[in-house]
Amino acid sequence: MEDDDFDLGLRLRALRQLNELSQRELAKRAGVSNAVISLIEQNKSSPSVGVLKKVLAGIPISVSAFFSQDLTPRQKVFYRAEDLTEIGSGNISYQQVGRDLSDKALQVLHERLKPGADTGETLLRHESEESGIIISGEIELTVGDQRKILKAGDAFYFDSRIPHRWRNSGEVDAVIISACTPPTF
Amino acid sequence: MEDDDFDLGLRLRALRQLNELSQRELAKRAGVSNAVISLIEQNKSSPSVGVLKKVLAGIPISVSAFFSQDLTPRQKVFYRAEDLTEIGSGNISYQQVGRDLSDKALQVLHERLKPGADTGETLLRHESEESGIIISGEIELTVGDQRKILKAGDAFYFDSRIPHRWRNSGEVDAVIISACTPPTF
DNA sequence: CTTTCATGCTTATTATAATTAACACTATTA
DNA sequence: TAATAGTGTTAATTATAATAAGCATGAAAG
Repeated sequence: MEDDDFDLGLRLRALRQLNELSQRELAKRAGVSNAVISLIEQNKSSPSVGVLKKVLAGIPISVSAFFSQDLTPRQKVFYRAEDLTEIGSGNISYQQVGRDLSDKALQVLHERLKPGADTGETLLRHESEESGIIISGEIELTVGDQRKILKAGDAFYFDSRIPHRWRNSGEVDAVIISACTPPTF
Repeated sequence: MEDDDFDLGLRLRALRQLNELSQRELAKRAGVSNAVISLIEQNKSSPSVGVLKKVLAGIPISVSAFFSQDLTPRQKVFYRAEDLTEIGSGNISYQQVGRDLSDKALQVLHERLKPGADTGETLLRHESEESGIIISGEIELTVGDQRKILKAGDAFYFDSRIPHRWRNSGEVDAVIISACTPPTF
């Protein structure tokens, strides 16, 4: 969380290249001159937060996310799974990773909702947390007294004990990848 | 974006007063002139991040904490695409849902690997499980003595204590949504 | 080979932020 | 009644960042 070793120029450059943008392309999106990007990346100038905001909006990334150098040490590992198991019905498809989750600590789902599809009010009483990312389409998610429409790339994280529901508020199929833990059924 | 309504001046003033510092006292500690504090708090000037760093060091608070609007007593549920925390570098992008996972039981990531991107051999000794789904592109996974190429729609589930690695074996970017539990390191 | 385009970098000028030194206000104190 | 020390604000100057234009390199095309 400390910023002493925070190299702003390096971080901006990494983010820009990660998003496959040239200095000029980013500058154009951000509405600044290309020299600004060059100078900032070389740490030859310290941008005002106003300008930094504009630049980051062109990537896009928020200022707070930019400074969150959360180097959460991440486990870099993957393994092959079984075919996805269809556990849904009607106009909502739930494709689950893995067949028998009884001894597992994680449930990952590939969900597809047809337009208008609704989960209905759900009250879960087990201790678990749920998170996911919208792949395509549009989802209206209600958690407790909070409600928001999420689109492709947006995400969510909540405690499953809070009453929640979601529905496809768009005109096309909505696709979500979600995860929850533990998969106690 | 969460920063659209971010009032930098207001936030600085609130933090300064919370710490019972006068503009002059804070300026002295920060090594800047007192007028700077006044102008920033009135949003009459947009400080460079260099100056902002110095000012915040006088409170003291880190830049990342300053921009993290975690004042919200309310649990954060919705994350916009640009608010996902980028924790990657180089040719692998990891966008994490949520910033501080220290009290959470789930880590969900939106990953993007450039062609040829490779994690290298990793040996992890944590008791955790990981799962995910390939959204697009092609991934070659190696786990123990098994190896397989996964394409869009394929998925995986494994015990992360097994040595493993993965790389983008295709010609285009590969996108994965993955989850692992717990994020306690 | 030359031409064209895109890339990142550099320089001179312009715009903006930071400093210095004042101002106005309040509360305390002689 | 000043006189003093604290506060936040402001104006003029200086320092710095942002712009516009051009330079240099490298890749692809003619």
